[in-house]
Amino acid sequence: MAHCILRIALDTPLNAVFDYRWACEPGQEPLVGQLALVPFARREVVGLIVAIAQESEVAEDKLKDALAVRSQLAPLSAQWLALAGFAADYYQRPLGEVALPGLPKNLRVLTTVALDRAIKKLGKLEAPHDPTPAGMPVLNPAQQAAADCIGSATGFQPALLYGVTGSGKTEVYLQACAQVLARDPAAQILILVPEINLTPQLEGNIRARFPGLMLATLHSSLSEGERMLHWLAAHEGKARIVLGTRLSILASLPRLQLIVIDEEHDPSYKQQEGLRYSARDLAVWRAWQLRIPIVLGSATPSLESWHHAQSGRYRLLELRERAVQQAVLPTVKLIDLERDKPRDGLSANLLAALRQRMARGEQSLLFLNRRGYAPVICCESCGWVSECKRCTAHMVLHRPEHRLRCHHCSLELRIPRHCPDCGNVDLQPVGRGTQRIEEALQQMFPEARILRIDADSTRRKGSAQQAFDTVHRGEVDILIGTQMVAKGHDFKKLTLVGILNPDAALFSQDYRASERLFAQLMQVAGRAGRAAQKEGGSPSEVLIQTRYARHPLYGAVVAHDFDHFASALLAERAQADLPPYLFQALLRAEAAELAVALDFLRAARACTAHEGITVNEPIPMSMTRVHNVERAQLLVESASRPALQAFLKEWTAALRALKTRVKWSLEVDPLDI
DNA sequence: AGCACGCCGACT
DNA sequence: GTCGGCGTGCTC
Repeated sequence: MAHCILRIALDTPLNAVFDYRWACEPGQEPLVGQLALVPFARREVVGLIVAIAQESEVAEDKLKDALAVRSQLAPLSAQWLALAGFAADYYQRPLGEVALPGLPKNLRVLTTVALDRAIKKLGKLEAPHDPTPAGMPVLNPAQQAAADCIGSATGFQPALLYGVTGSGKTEVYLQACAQVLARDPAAQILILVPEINLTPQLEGNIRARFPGLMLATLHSSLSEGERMLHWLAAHEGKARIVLGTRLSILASLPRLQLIVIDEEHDPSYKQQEGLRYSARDLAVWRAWQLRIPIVLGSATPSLESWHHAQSGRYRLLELRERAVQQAVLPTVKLIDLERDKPRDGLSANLLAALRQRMARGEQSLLFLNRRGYAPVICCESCGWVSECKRCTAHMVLHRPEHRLRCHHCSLELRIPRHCPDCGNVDLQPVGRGTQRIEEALQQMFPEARILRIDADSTRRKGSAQQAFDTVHRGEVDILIGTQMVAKGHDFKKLTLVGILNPDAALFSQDYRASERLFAQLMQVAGRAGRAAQKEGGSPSEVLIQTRYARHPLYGAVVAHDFDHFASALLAERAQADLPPYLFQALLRAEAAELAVALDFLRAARACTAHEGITVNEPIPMSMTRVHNVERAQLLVESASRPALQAFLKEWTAALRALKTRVKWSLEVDPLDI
């Protein structure tokens, strides 16, 4: 029988595609974009057909036969392959490592039973195709203008939708979707959100608005069966709206006509392990490739996007007022800790405000981005501190659990009774975490119903949701929380937000820290209820405890003035030659010995030179050791993205040729340096 | 990255 | 005597 050659990308770090023989008559060849099961070394894996050929360069005796082609699945489109190809090139990874992990696991196993089952199930499902929206509320003029601008855009047209919390961004997205769907009844829309659990309302809103369309969600807490089904629904064009987290940027959407990225500044759009891609950046590329509109929404846009909006590359759409009722922005006030000396971390002003809320039967939220009881314990007589023996970090005191815990390697110890160095029994907790604040508050307000929500209090599955429900039912007076409470939830009875210890970020080495802090403060402030004000109550209040009350960042938060703050930051970035005026990549190395990692980076630095590229000195990472692994890094910079890209391509090839035993990885556009 | 082969230490 | 530690070699 005649045969052809299948050129197949596999999920392996080897930077190559692999040729396989496949018996078939001419004209009956499989299609590019189909999946195939092939033998690879001593195992069998599923790969992606990227080309069909008649001949192979590979020696005849090395060629193996492909075992099966997954012909029941329609091939991935050329556009999807181009997207994966772009991501692979841009992030300097083999195509297979980008394309395959984005597919449902059930597509990549030896058997096809799960795939067949999903196809059958979906085939029986009558997909509704009525794009008529239900219950469209009337928009204010700014919202309407924004929705029209997005909805009527043709071709590649990125828009930055800039609007404070409560300004009605969601409604703009939904009405823009309606317009796109009205124009093309078969259109698909991709809506990206940072974390789906935090926006359960959005899913409900979309379903309610488009009752005649299938919505598919794609996120990490789906079961494999659900993921397969939802992915397939998108791939077949049956799911018309796909709502998902960053991984869904690689979903197959043959009729994609609009991309929405909500909270575009959110760091969780950046994958932080493996292939470190930015879903937001890939989304913009995908929109460009397909010549479709994309909208990036935020109350505190990333400086990258803000910069594009200022330069005219993105269209700036502004929502200046809160659209919800007659609601006003919360009043933000600073509490100067130099004047109002805190007791147990809580200033008199904040305590008074808490008391007032208690008296009125309203809820308060205290935000402290530090879990545990105290970040470290120390010996008062010899200066010993609780350090992790595996990491360059302190062991955090978790008092209720009677443990010292490393938050980086999860090493746990019992709390020592006395100092391991000098025997002194007076070991003092230093600093404050959520547990300690909870304890202090319980003593000061014995009658208050206090609830702490952090990663420790919500370990059990479903307990976070339970905790949030308790708050929503009004069974909590004071809520203490970390990051976890900062996003998504709109607490109706909450009228006070206290922010306990934000100063550290002001003086961080990380130049992005202030950008993130601003976004976080605005986001937490947005948790304060909008309902209480309707009844003529006083507006919600945000109190920020700080030792640097005159810092311009806080001034901007008080004034709700992102524009000027962002412009000032951009000016600083331009002056200091930092992103978005400069493009970066980071080479990281890990080894048992720090010197080995640094030696590798020095060798990497020596192995090539390029004009217009700055390759900095290797340095140990700020947290040098994690779980007994020493880490170092090397920063590469260029004023030109194409120049950097060209350099990286050559450089990674040279690094692979070094055949080092050091574990290394390259990150393009790193967020944390 | 897997995965198997291969060659040296502490256990029933 | 074996179970298993991880070095290293290979992947069309």
